[in-house]
Amino acid sequence: MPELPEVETVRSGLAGVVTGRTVLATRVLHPRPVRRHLPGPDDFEAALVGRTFGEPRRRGKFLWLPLDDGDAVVAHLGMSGQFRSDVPEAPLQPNTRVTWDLDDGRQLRFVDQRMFGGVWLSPGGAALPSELRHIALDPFDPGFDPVAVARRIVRRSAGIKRLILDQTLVSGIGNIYADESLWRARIHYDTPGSCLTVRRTASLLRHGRDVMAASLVHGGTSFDRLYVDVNGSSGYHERSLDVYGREGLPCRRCGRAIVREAFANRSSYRCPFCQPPSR
DNA sequence: CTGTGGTCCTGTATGC
DNA sequence: TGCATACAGGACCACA
Repeated sequence: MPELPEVETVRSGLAGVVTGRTVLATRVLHPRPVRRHLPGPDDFEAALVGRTFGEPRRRGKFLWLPLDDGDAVVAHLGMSGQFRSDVPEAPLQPNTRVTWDLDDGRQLRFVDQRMFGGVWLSPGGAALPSELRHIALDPFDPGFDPVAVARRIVRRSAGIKRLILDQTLVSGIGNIYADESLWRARIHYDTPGSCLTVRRTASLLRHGRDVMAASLVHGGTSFDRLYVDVNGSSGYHERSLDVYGREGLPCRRCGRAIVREAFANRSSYRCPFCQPPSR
């Protein structure tokens, strides 16, 4: 579930935990979350000892923790990843996959039930890990240009939802905020990009930025800064979402029942009146 | 290059 | 009650 607002909440929480801290020891408890560390789990455990973290950074849904020698630890939360800070003596949370003992006596833990997420070392990745070069700027990036992205989108024939979920066009948007953005912009998810104007598409992207910014405010106030609820559809989302997960409930604009439809092995929610099929 | 659909994971919910 | 199946979905990859 974690999309840009949740990942940014984790990033800012991590900043207070790891910045300036030196690693004393790393433990890999399950090999899968370090699968993208090609030298293997043993190498990952040994590689970080004695190295110091800088301030965590983010692009889209990817995080990276710069190291003082120019390398970086890259992290992705996948569906269910969490970072937790605790004392080493505290019992491990279920599904704890990797731990780092830090030089202030705290222990950083990567917890991930479904293991779609992971962590790995990126040589020379402090400024921007090479593995993230194909990831586009996200709508919070000062360099993000909605019109430029819109121009690329309207040249494509795929459905608009698939396009805004394409992290090489715009990053940070996942299934929930895609539906929320499309609802705000009154666009059907399967409208071909080529059937949209640059103006309308740029507006959609600005809606995406706005809805994620509004969610980020909730994430920063009602949650522990290091805690992201695994049950993404519960908690504050129920109050703040307009369309996602609201099958059968009245559209907040027109009152018609929200419908849920299968889309690329997942669900899409839309208002049948505000977001009719194109053509 | 572009579009499409499959795959990886496990806990929870639902159905027979 | 118990077992099987569906579902959640971000990133990546194979294939046409």
